[in-house]
Amino acid sequence: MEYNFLEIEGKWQRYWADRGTFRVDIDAAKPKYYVLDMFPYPSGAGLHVGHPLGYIASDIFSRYKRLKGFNVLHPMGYDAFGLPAEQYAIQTGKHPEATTTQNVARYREQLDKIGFSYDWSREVKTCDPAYYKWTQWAFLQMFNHWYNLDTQRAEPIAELEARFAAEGNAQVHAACSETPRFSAEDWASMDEAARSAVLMNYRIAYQGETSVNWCPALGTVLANDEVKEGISIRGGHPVEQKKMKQWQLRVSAYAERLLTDMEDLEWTDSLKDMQRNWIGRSQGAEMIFKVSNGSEEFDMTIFTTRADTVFGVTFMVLAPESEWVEKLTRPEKKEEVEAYLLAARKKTERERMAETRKVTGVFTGSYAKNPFTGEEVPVWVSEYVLSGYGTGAIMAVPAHDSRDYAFARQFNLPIIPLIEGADVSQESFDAKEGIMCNSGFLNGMSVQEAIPAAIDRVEAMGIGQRKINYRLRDAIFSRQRYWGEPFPIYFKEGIPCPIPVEALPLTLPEVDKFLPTESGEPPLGRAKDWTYEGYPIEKSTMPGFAGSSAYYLRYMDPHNDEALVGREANQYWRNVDLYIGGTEHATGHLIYARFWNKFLYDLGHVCEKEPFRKLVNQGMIQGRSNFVYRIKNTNTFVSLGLKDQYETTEIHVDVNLVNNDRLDTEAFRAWMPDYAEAEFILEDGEYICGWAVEKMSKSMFNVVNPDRICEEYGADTLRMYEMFLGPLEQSKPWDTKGIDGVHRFLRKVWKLFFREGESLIEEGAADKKALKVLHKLIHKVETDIENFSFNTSVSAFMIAVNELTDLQCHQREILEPLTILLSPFAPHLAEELWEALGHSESISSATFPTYVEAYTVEDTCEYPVSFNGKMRFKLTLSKSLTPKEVEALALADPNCEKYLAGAPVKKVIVVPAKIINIVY
RNA sequence: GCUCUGGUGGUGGAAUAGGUAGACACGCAGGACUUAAAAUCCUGUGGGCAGCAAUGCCCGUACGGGUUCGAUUCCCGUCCGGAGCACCA
Repeated sequence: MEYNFLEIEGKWQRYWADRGTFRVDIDAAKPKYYVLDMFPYPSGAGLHVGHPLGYIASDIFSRYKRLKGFNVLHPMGYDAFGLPAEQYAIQTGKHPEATTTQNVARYREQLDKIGFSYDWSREVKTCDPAYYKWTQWAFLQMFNHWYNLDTQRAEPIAELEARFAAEGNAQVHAACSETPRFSAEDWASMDEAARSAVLMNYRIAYQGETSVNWCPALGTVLANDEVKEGISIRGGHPVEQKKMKQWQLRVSAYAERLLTDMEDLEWTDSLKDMQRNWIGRSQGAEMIFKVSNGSEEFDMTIFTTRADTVFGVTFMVLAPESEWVEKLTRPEKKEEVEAYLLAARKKTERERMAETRKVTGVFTGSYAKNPFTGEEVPVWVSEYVLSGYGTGAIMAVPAHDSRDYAFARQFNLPIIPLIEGADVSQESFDAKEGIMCNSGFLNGMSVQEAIPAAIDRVEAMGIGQRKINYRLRDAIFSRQRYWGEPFPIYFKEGIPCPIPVEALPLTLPEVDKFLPTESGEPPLGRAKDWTYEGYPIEKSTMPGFAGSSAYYLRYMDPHNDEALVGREANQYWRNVDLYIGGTEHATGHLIYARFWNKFLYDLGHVCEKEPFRKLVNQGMIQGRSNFVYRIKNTNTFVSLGLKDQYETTEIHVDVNLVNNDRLDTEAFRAWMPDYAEAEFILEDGEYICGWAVEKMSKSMFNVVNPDRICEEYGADTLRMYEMFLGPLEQSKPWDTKGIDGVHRFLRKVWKLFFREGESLIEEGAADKKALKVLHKLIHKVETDIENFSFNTSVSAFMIAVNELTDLQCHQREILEPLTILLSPFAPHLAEELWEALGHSESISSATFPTYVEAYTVEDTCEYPVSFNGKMRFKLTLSKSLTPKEVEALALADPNCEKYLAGAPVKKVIVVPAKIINIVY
């Protein structure tokens, strides 16, 4: 009987499913451990061999933790709302739900083949009404709360209303959109619509006019993290800026907490860095400049981090979208300015980026007064100032800011250096170092002293104060699409009102087509009777990140109909101990989920401040593409080594037609009709293909399907090989040819247990050498798993099994712990061997073996001896010797005499148990 | 431009509180078994030089310096790759 992996794997997968081996429940007697994978979007293409990498790692860790006595929550589900299913629906008319259901089934089938230890009874799908009920519920909570800066938490909007009625809004410190001041009397005199408009400025989920990323091809707005280089991430369509009224989440209110709470998380520095970067905290000051357009004078506020450079302000710049532009444009400049604004508006985000280096701008004709010097400086308008950051207006200090410098050079504006010795003839001096000059009362101070001193003066003069700005913007939360969660909001005489929680879920209606309506409304505009109590319901849907922001909470208590997560379940499972997924979510999902969690924490619905304690980012598995070389204008293909003799075109060839870079020429001819008559120029009788590492994708014909690997080699081989490929965090190419080594290893394990169908398992005491091999392995595997160094673990297994094979070791005393060690990696094989060892329970209820150091310590140790740092010979001596004794024995060794050859010895260095270095 | 990463054989990668670089695996070469192939097993495999040989010597962890008896590992500089942010005042 050979190692029949197909039979074994089928058998144990059925066993696990039938017995519900991996179902977990709250068990107060055991410590909990929550291992989570980032759930997949079930795409039509199915899984390729790169997708399960993280899942395998998390599964190994889950199984390991179970063996260590933890009650492990390890669930899986699907991020099932999203654009691809909808785009497909537009093309084919097939309902996204049907497509999604089909894809989910396919994913499940593929996942099951790999033998994961998920508790499938906890599966969630974000498009399931029973699930998105809680997404809608969370939205309503955000709608009904505001962020109080005094208490630094979300509080009920009803309390805010009471405060408005009692005292107006002057004393309310909230994270809010700009709202004019009003008194209690003003509030009393407002009608319902006016009050609603005011409250909207305070809600955490609010509707507001803002500049958004509009994607005409997709017909929807997108969040910042869904756009990259002016192109939509899904679909790759151009994106432009447009002012629109949209639902938004006030994520910016949580900026500081998102930043500080990150400190205690076990995330990689680079990921924390990305989040810090995205949040973009910057400390500075707001400062008022008096500006005049000749007829009227205004107070204009700007933000700066370099208050120390006020003496070098030689002009001011407004963002084209700034409301100040209109106020400050002089009649004689009107035409010029408007032409500039029009040109700026017409540009897409992408064009703006392409022109980053081009300096453009226009003078408004107005002047601002420097509050420190009283000097008048011109006010310009330029694209390089962003409307969304700070106040959309800046003071320009060309000597010490490279962007201002470029602008000043372009338009011949003066440049005044403020730091001693700074040469600004060629470029600006941006560094925050040096001694101030030309700066009145700041002269002689270092920059570090001058910044606070300048702000102190600004505050004393009553023209500004310290201010912290964040780059993090509020998340745009509505999408003009069909396949997403409907908003539980209806409009009563135009006033947005929440649909009561009892009426949730508000299920997605049927539509005849998945396209916008003729009048340009989102697809939900097509739904018949899309109303609540006769009033129209919001027609946008929620974005992809809505459903993925709290799914880890739902897994704790997936069938609870009363709450997103019940108190008991939440108190027990608390938060995710280990989260595995890709870095691509660093600035999207991982920010939103943290925000969502913090909001629910403020409301007392969850007991932990942070959702994900430890985070591991698995690398991408890239494809390894193969190429053939066609001689130009022929149907003849030349082998890699000879291609330079011809003029050739490189063509991707399906990696499944290639074995070890040798092309199966017959299969190639059969592959596509174009190649049926192909001729080949071979070398050594073979066609050698070129290769390159690229993204795994259909168009490059380098996709390897895990199903195929499972059929040919088995899931256990796949699991171990994926781990063996290299460090988990690192990106690396998939190359099927290396898989044999791992497969051979598993067969060797099999051979320790069976020969020709007969069990080899022996009772009785094992050899000392075998015990040493085993205990070294226990130690190595344990530390490796704890450090997520799975690749070196696999190597350690290989070495150990080779040694045990050489020792002809078949004792239960060795084989039993070995099987347990192996079970997280190759669970099917381990179960089979465990059964052969006479156990009737699943190996997942076994206990991880304990490492006994005594079995592995050596009583001797090697002392390499070096002369002047050069290693010459080794001594094997007792471990218990003192450095002095080792030194004496080393000098007495005949080799030493030989090498020293009478040279005078200056000193002998003994590094404990390692090297003796003799200097002469 | 800024931030973060990384650079080791033909390939994937081992080894860093500084201590025999290249574990393990793939590939390749040779051998055993076989009528043959597959499978399996064994041996060799960084480069160079010397030797019939066992073996010995030299060079090697992107490049150039530094610290050290000793550097793939620590420090400084340069080059190249990958990721993220990108006019954030």
